[in-house]
Amino acid sequence: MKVLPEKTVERLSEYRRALIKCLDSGQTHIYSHQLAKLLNLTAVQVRRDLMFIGYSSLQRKGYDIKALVDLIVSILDAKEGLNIAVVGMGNLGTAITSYFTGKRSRLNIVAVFDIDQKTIGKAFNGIACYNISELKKMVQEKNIKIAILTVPPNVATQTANDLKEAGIAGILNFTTVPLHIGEQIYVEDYDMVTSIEKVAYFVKNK
Amino acid sequence: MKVLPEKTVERLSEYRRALIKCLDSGQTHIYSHQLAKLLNLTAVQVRRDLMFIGYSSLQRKGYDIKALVDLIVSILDAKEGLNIAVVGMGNLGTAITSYFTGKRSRLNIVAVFDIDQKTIGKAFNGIACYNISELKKMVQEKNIKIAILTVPPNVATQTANDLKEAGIAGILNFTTVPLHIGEQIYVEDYDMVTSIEKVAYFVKNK
DNA sequence: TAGATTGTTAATCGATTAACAATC
DNA sequence: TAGATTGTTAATCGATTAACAATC
Repeated sequence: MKVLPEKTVERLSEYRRALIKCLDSGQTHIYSHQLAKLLNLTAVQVRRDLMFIGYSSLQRKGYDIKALVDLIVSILDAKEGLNIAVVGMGNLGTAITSYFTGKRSRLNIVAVFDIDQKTIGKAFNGIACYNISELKKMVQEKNIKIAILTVPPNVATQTANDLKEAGIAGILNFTTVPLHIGEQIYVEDYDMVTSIEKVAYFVKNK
Repeated sequence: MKVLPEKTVERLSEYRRALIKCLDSGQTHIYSHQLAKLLNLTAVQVRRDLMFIGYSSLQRKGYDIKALVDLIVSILDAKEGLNIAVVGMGNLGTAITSYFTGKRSRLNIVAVFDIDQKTIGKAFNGIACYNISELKKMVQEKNIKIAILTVPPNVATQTANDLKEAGIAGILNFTTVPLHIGEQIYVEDYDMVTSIEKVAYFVKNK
């Protein structure tokens, strides 16, 4: 299949969660306008996304939720699962780690890293914290593909380079520092400060 | 001035931070291509954004950083500052609160809220934690305009309604629950799960 | 059937990029 | 001047929405 548009990928992730909820409550089929309403979207948008992933309902009785979830799983998830590291165990890193663990999913946090001797060796939700100097070793040993970067800004660039060096394939960057590490690594940035400033601006001007 | 495009607003927030860093290091002027490089953008993009906000350099000697920062401040910030509440003091709420406080800025977290009796009354970075039942009272008393929503999913909808009821103008929603609260309130969603699933997909397919 | 739903094409909207004249 | 930089228009790209024929 062709690579999907970014926005469609984002919505697939949201569809999946909403659909699983429906399944849990015993629902078996869902109309495009119902799914749309759950996520504040339009029905056309839903149908267009499903077109992209080649799913169709055959009858006009709504989509088979189970089948649709399975299709989304096959698109989003790697068959063998994907191993993740959290790098930087300050407040945010700790919050993210506890947020993700326990969720049954094919995305697994398998190691966390810090530089502080007081933090190294501790367990976070049962996951051992290693010294950042062991990054390369652990990435290879545990087959880690993605890093969640939650270090302080002053070491962000250096740590990103270490991650590149270690052979990571993707980074979710929560630092406010733009990373310049080339095309081979997929980087998704999230900047809390920008987010809140955006809300502030549109509250003022809309 | 007309309302700016979303993406331009986001970048203005990033420009500001990058430019302040430049100022701190003694730089007074900056070319569009230099600023672009700092943020992994193109020079045209920078110039187009500045066109939107009506800034021009007069000479071809780069932009006056100080003047540009002042202009961005006047666009993004409310003159009197903006008061913010964090609602839900779990790991994420705590992390966000400590992340924001201490930063000198016109965005101030002035209250935090929880439902847990063990948490209520505690101080987070010097900010008192109130019972969610006092939301409306405190929002009025402290003139709170924006809420950062970090409650567990099962109470997200109810809490969002409480926030609406309390007269909040904007919400930064960190729960995975889509909010249906109408047009009057500006809602910005951030979904960590979607973000990481997106990275996973593009690592696999790009 | 009539009404609701779907899949898809065409049109529109928003954002980025290419192109280039004007300026220092 | 010649080269670098800027501001802006036109073209392109990506995403959403409108329109509608086909289906149950």
